[in-house]
Amino acid sequence: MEKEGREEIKRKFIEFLEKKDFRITNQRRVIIDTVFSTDEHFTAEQLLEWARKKDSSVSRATVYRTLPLLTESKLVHEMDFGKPYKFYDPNYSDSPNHNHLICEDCEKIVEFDSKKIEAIENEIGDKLGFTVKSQNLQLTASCDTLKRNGACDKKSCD
Amino acid sequence: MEKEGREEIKRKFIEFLEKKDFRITNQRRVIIDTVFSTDEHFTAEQLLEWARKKDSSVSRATVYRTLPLLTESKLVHEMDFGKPYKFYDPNYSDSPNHNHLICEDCEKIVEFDSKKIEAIENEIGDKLGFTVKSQNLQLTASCDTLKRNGACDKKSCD
DNA sequence: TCTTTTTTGAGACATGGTTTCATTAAGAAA
DNA sequence: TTTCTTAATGAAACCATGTCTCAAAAAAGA
Repeated sequence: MEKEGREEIKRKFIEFLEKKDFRITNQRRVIIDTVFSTDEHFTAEQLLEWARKKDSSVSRATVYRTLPLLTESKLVHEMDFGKPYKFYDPNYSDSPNHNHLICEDCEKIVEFDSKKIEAIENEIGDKLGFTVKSQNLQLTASCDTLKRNGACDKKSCD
Repeated sequence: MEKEGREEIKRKFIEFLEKKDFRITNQRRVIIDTVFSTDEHFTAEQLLEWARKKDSSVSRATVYRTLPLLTESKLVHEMDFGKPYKFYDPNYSDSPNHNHLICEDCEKIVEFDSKKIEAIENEIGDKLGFTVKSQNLQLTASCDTLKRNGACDKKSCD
């Protein structure tokens, strides 16, 4: 998939703010510029530090207030790896895959999607009396060299 | 699978401590008794509260020091649901089901099995060129519907 | 411009967890 | 049983991430 231009993504977020009648402030602009000028995953504290280099007036509170807007807009993805802080992925809009397969032999990590599994998850949730909001699936696997010749690179497996 | 007796599990943990030349103290005994006298998933703070009811001298530090021993011994499983605190499962040794649904409203945790999902996971593994060895699926959900019917109080969905 | 309302920064506060250190108590040895 | 050594302990300070409050600043509209 073609990578979306950064200006395009920023524009989308501005639109998101406008749609919600939120104001386009200088601080928010600095934070957006910072978020979408990196390809790396980052933490809230890192973002604060980077944003402050551009504009020292940006406060911790504003960063922590803006991050939920970014995740709500689906342009940034929040990730939890069991550490006491979260990671954010600014490239989320091109990869909506939440599922990971980790090979215990070669440590390769493959992301994948499965509409079928999602459907079953919703069924199970309903049966138990809940509405499923999000999911996190990790498979531990072993690579089979014979199979690997025909290994699938597609990110959607259905 | 037959559920292992609680005394048996406690004995295993004592053995684990002995093997590591750790002392069997009163506080550790109280904590073990508490952990293995519940079927529920619990947090560190809950465990502290429960243990203190049995012996008010048990300190937060000792609880937090004992939990890593319990998880290292594989008799208790640590789980991370993206909340700022962790959950612990005292029934880990007899339940091979690693699928959990956690309600973000009442924090109830439900374990479940799904042969269908397992089958799809294996299919996907094959397609990607791997053999799936184990899996870990976590659903975050909401019990809003139950609440609307007055069936679910905060902190307890039952 | 003036007015209204959102957003802001600073810092207090909350929470989950870790570390320090003087004291206590296991467990081994005598 | 008493003594000795050393691990384990409780209390409280501490830390890190994150949230909340509130007066002041700044956007957007009239």
